[in-house]
Amino acid sequence: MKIGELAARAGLNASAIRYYEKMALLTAPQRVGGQRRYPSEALDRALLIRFAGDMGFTLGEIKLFLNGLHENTSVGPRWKKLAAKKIAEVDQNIVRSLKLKSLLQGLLRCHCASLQQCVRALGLSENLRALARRDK
Amino acid sequence: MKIGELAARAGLNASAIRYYEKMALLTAPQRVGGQRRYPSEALDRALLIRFAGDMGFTLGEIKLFLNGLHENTSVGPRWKKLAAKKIAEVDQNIVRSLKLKSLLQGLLRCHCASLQQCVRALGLSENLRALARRDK
DNA sequence: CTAGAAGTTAAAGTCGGCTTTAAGTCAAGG
DNA sequence: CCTTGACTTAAAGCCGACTTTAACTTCTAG
Repeated sequence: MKIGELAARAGLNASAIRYYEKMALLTAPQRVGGQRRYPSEALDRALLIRFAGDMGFTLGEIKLFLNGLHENTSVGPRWKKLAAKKIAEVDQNIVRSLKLKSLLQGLLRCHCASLQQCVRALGLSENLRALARRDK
Repeated sequence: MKIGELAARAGLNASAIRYYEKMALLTAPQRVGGQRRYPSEALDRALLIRFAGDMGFTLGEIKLFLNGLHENTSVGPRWKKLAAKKIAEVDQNIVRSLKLKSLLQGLLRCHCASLQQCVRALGLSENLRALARRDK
């Protein structure tokens, strides 16, 4: 598979793929006349990178993950720790998404004339304070 | 309230608050001797901005939302459309988060030696393809 | 054989969302 | 008064994640 096909199939830009290679997220593939030729597994990897990226992982995190997966001693404890941490983050995010959703629905149902009124009517101040992230 | 206090209470940096003002997310407050003095409502607004930002809204989106809320004719149809769209996005995100979670859990439970094996064992290729975003 | 599509590189550019810097002004306590 | 810390501005800087550019080279269909 040439880079254009891989890019199209992964929903990425060829330049992004070259960039991932430079950033060591994808290993440099075989070349034919200077051009990259990818084995089909590269597509899975590219899709994984794309999905993780869409989900807000940084390239650094994705790299750690994929490198962990490539230790051929099977998935090790370091990787497991990382994954567990990420699962916790994802859970947090789901909780926050649900709150955001109900906040939006509350605002939709609310017939207040101004933000201040809504805030009071829905008790948003406290909610918002509770939602503040301690991390980051 | 001076800018430092607002910043601290909202969990933001004073420079971020000035930036939001420049970007028209916060209205320029009263000044006393050239210094900004905020009414308490500004805190709700700042918290809202922060939360929305944390949730991945762009400043542009947040601006639209807040401006919509400030039409003093109550929340109008344009705003409702925006909110409905955003709720749909949030739902999508929840779905994707759940998939990500089960993907991670699958990888945690899987004792494969390599990514390729995991991909086959867990049928990830199809999953990943299904997860591709059409938008963006 | 040749046109044009697709590939190559290194380096520079872009965008969002702030932060930092520089060079001041203002306010509150001792 | 004077110091010290919080405030002011405009402009520049930064980071991540790419994209674009420029100047080629290589592949492929006709």
